[in-house]
Amino acid sequence: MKKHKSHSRVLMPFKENGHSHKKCLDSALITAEKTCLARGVRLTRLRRRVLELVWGSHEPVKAYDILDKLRDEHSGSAPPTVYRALDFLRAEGMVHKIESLTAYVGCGEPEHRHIGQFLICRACGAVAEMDDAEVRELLAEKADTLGFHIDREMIEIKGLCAACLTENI
Amino acid sequence: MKKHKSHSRVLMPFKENGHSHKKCLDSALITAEKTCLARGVRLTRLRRRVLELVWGSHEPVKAYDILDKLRDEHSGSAPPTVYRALDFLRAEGMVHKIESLTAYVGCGEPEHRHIGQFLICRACGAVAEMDDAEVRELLAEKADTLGFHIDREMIEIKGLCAACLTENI
DNA sequence: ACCTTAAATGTTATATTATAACATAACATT
DNA sequence: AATGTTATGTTATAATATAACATTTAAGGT
Repeated sequence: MKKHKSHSRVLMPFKENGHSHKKCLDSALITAEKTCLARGVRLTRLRRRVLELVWGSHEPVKAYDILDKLRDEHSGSAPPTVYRALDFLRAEGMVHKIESLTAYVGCGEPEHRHIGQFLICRACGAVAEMDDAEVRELLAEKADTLGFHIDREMIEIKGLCAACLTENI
Repeated sequence: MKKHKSHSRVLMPFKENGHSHKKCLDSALITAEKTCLARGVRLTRLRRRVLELVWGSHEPVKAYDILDKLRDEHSGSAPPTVYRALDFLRAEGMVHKIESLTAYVGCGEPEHRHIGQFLICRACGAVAEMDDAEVRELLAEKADTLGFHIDREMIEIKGLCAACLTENI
């Protein structure tokens, strides 16, 4: 079995000028639907709606902000409504939790399960996701020298994105 | 100015057989006292006590567990008592917050400020801290290709430590 | 179509984590 | 001792998350 060279991939880039978020959102929803269908799991209306709300922007969204919107639409919504949907979406890799912000962000590539590396702009709040094999390999190597076996990594990097760097001179 | 080769350093290793935690704790407290003195900041009795409680083990400690112990000793303790002490200790680099566990752990090397990479054993709960320049450099490089400027990284890795790997065969 | 079962959602209550806001006490300097 | 600053006390509440049980909805077999 040939192992292809591992690339640095950007799953969800920072939005550029002219970013059509409507298209971005639509495509995320379509991918989610296809992926759920293929996996035989159910993207119910509620789950779809929560995913839509998470994808409302490229900024991480708080669970209770989602809840507020759900309540506007359906008075029976309560914290478990949101957390169950988020649990499902996270389990299916469609949403990631940004631990350092206790907030949730859509995943740009849910088809194959992974946990990426997040770049969080402290100025505009946007989050980009990388899935870099070199980083993963280096960490595995380092952990290995301590005899540690990695199951799961969480990498959240804060700083300034290119656009905000330019603006703030 | 000569730039020395960057090494992978383990600030706080996983405890080995025969680990004397008393010595470990004492040395952490002495280092903290020295460091605070040198910096002209005050390691008050309360702050020292909170640091001691955080250093009670190599497992991350929850804020409200610290609070419970403080209340045993002094009825006037309340959430702000703990969080203020933790804020101070974190600002001085003596304690790190493990975001993915919302828990706090002592830093093995508070003299110079840094944020390390944490290895968290899912079996025994212990946390080790690395401060690996290669990892930092690689991430900086990757971020740079996206035009992103890093301020601060959070790296939390979950898995099995050497001891638990052996035990669980 | 009907029944059964499993999965999803509704509902109420509560646990856990963290901060706001203002009062008082301790400490350091003059 | 008077003063300003830093630390702590105190009360209240905000923000995040889960437990436990009831009801509804969907899926698969007959």
